[in-house]
Amino acid sequence: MTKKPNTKRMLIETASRLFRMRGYDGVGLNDILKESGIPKGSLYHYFPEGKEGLAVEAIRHTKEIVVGFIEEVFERVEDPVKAVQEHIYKLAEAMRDEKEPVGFPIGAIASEKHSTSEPIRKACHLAFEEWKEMYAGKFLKAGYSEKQAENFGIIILAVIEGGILLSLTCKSVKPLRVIAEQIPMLLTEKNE
Amino acid sequence: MTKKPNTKRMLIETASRLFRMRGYDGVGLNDILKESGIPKGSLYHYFPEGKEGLAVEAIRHTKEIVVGFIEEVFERVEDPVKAVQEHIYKLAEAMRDEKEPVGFPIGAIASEKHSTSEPIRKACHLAFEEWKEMYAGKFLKAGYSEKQAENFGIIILAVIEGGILLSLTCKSVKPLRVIAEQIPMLLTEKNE
DNA sequence: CACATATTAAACCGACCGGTCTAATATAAT
DNA sequence: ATTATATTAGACCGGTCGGTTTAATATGTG
Repeated sequence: MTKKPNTKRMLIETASRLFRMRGYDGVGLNDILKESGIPKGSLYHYFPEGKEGLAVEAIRHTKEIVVGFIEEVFERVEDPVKAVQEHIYKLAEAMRDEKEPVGFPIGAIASEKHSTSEPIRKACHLAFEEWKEMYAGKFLKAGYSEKQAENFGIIILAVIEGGILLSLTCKSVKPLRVIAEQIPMLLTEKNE
Repeated sequence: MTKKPNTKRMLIETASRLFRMRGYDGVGLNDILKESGIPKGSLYHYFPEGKEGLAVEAIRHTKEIVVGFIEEVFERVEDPVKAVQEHIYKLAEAMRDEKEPVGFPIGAIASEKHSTSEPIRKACHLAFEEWKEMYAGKFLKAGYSEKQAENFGIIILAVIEGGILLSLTCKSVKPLRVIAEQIPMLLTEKNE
């Protein structure tokens, strides 16, 4: 009971990959089906709510991938500023290599569907919240005030999402690299 | 010769508004036509390249709107940090009021189409470049080094684009407001 | 006026969309 | 073996998509 639905997993993984590359409307059900070699009947067996339901689970899956990506660095690097910086450098690297597609992980879907599908909007919101809390938590644990940690979480998330968008649009990871490079300057409370 | 094509303008303005609200695939030609009351024949008369050509001009139009939005503040506020801060506050206000739709001005289209339409990708890239140069120019004129001004331009643009995306996704302008509030801290070169 | 051109009008097209349906088939429990 | 159930298979549906076509109609110019 607990082990088999390989088909469902494959569907979610394929959808996750395609959605973060081409957004929601940019990916047809048939694209997902063809790429995964799964028949349409199976899709509607596992996802009676169709494309929207699949998308919601794909978003959750993408969220988890990113969570793991953040965790790996945060466990390795103690200083929160350095950890965030390394995280962004690693992101830039991943986008350059393209060994596996990064895309605009949640952003593409969020920007398309936030106003037309509540389930999808909520799923994206949840992902953003979780990532933000991870960033904030890192600063909190390092002794920053709750307020400051929360603010940093928002700023880091925003600058990363914006940086990915810029990098995709100009077909260069330079924006992300500049952002990573400037992180220590950005995340320093000034003392006048 | 120079005055009449009201129809073309109307098409561009309507497309600009709809695209920044719902992205590219989220808006059908028929939506634009119905909303502007213009027949399909006219669209293909003015835009023989169809939807893609119209989108490119709509992006240019959106770009110009934002340019004016930035200029207004930058002419009024001399200090670059304060000017950027006020710019973001104004943006948050505009999104809250919704007296006229803001959406995710270029981001929605860019994130959807960057990988599938070169003309659109280039148009978005151009818009981002121009905005970035405006930000950088403000700091350059205030005496910042060329390098620092350029870096600030990228960061400001990224944090704004990211902030808009977050605000749309959580249906609250709080992220943008936090970002605005933190701008002076972000854009201060630290002295250890 | 005649004539060329710019613009409007909408019926129409094939392609593809997400979604449904029914039947066949594999799998598991009894 | 006999059920019951989970899964596969893909033909099929109505609707909408962007785009094309052809004819009518303004509009401007000599």
